[in-house]
Amino acid sequence: MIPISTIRENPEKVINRLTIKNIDAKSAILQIIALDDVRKETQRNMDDLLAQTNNLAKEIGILFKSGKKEEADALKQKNTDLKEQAKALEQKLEETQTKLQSVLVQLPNLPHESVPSGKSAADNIIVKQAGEMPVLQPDAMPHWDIATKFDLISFDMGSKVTGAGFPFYKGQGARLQRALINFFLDEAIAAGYHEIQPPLLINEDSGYGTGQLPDKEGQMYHIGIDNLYLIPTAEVPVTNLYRNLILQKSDLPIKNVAYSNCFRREAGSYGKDVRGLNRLHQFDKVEIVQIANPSDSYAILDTMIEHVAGLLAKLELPYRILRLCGGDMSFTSALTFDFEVWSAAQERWLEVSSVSNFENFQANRMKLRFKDDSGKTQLAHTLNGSALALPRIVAALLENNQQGDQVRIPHALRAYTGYDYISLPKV
RNA sequence: GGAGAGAUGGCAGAGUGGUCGAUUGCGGCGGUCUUGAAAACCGUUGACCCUCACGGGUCCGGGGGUUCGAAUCCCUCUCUCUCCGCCA
Repeated sequence: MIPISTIRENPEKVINRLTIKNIDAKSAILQIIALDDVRKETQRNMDDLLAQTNNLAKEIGILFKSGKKEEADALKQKNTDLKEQAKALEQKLEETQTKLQSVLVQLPNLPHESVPSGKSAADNIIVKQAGEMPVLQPDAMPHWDIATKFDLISFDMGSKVTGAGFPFYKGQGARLQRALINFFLDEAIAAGYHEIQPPLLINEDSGYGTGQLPDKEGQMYHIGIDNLYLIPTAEVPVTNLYRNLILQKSDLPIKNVAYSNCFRREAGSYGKDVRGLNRLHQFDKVEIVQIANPSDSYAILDTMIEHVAGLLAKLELPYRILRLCGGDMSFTSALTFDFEVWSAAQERWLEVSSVSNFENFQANRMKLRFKDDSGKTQLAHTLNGSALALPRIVAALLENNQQGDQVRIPHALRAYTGYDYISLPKV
C-alpha cells in the first residue's frame, strides 16, 4: 500500500509513475485526497467533543464526591448528549476510513525510476545473458520424457492421487530434489542468510500483509473450515514474521532463507505452459527474504541478484536476466528482475526466479517499521527472491545434460546427489 | 475433544468503576561522581491520529456492550498455560 503521505506530498508524481504500470490513477488519487481531507476534519471535530466529555466526566466525579448530586445529574444529561454527537462523528470517521482504505488497497506499488514502460513480457529488457547453450543430439528428449525414461517423476501417479500438477518424485528424481534443496539452502547460509522453516498455512492477515489478498484471492488454495490459505511462496510467512513490529536500526538488514512447498491454483493456465514441470500446483522453492533500511535496499537488491546468478552459474545452466517492464511487474513490486534458464529440448526460456524490491509497500500494509538514528519510527523496505524454484531447474538440468542413457549432474551438485550421472533404472 | 486459569508498557509485575497511559523493579538512554569503569545517586524512557505550534484525542490481547465515567463490570472471538483424553 502506498503511504498516504507519499500521495499527499506529490500526487502528480504518483499518477505519472503509475502510468508506467499502465494504470490511470488520476480519479483514485483525487478521491483519496478528498477522503483524507474529510477524515482529518471529522477526526478533529470528534476529538473536540471527546475532550469536552472527558472534562465533564471529571467534573461530575468531583461533584458527586462533594455531595452536589443535582448539579451532577444536570451535567450527566449534557454529557449524554455530547456523547451521542461524538458517536455520530465516530461512525462517519469509520466509514471514511473504510472507503479510503478500499481505494488505497487497490493501487499497485509505484515502479522505480529504472522500470521501463511496456505492456507485456515482450517488453522486458534483457540485461544479461550468460552460460553456454548446449547443442543437443537429434534424438534429444523434453524433460517429461526423460523423467519417464529414468523413472524420476510420475505425473500419472500424481494425477490419480491428487490431480494434474501434483507430481510424484521417485528414486533418483526424489534424490535430485533433495539435493537441490540442500544445495540452495547451504549456499544461502554461506551468504549470511538465516534458515527458517515456516508454516505452510497462513491466515488472512498474513495474506493481506504481503499483498496476495485481496488482489490474488483466487490464486491461493483456501481451507474454508479454518479460513487459512496454503502459501503460494515462503515469502508470505517469512515476511509476515515481522508484521506489526518496530525493529531497531541495528537489526537491519534481516536476511532469512526458507525452503517450502508452494501451492498455486494457476487457474486459467493451459497448453505447453503446463506440460511436465513447466507449471505445477505444488512445487518446491527456496526463497531469500530481506528486511532492509530504505537507504540500503537497492544495494541489497543487487547482492540478491548476484546470489541467484551465482547459483545458476554453479549449476552450469545458461541463463538470462530480465528487467521487468511496468506492464509485467507484480502488483506489489517497485523493481523486479526475472531469471530465466534455457531449456534446450523445449527450446524455450523458463522463469526460475524473480527478485524484487517492494520498498515500503508491504511494510506499510503490515506496519513493519524501525527506529532510525533520530529515534523516529519509519517504514522498512522488504525484498525477496527465489533462490531458486526447483521444477524448471530440474527441467533444464535434465534436458541440457542428457547424454543418451545417462544424464550428467553438474559438479556443484554431486556431493548432494551422491551420484554423478542419472542412470537407467534397474529392471 | 473435555475441565480450569490467564492475556497490562522492551521484560517482570501491581492495579476490580472516577485526575490511571497506568505504582514498582529490571533493562535502555542522559547526567553527577571517577584517570577510566563498576557501584551509588539524579533525571529520562511506548505507539498511533489531528495540529506550524500550544495542545487535544485514541490505545491495558481483538471486537462489541453497560455507565456521566471502564485496565477494572457484561458478551464474544483469538491466543497462552495447567490437568484429562487422543496422537506423529
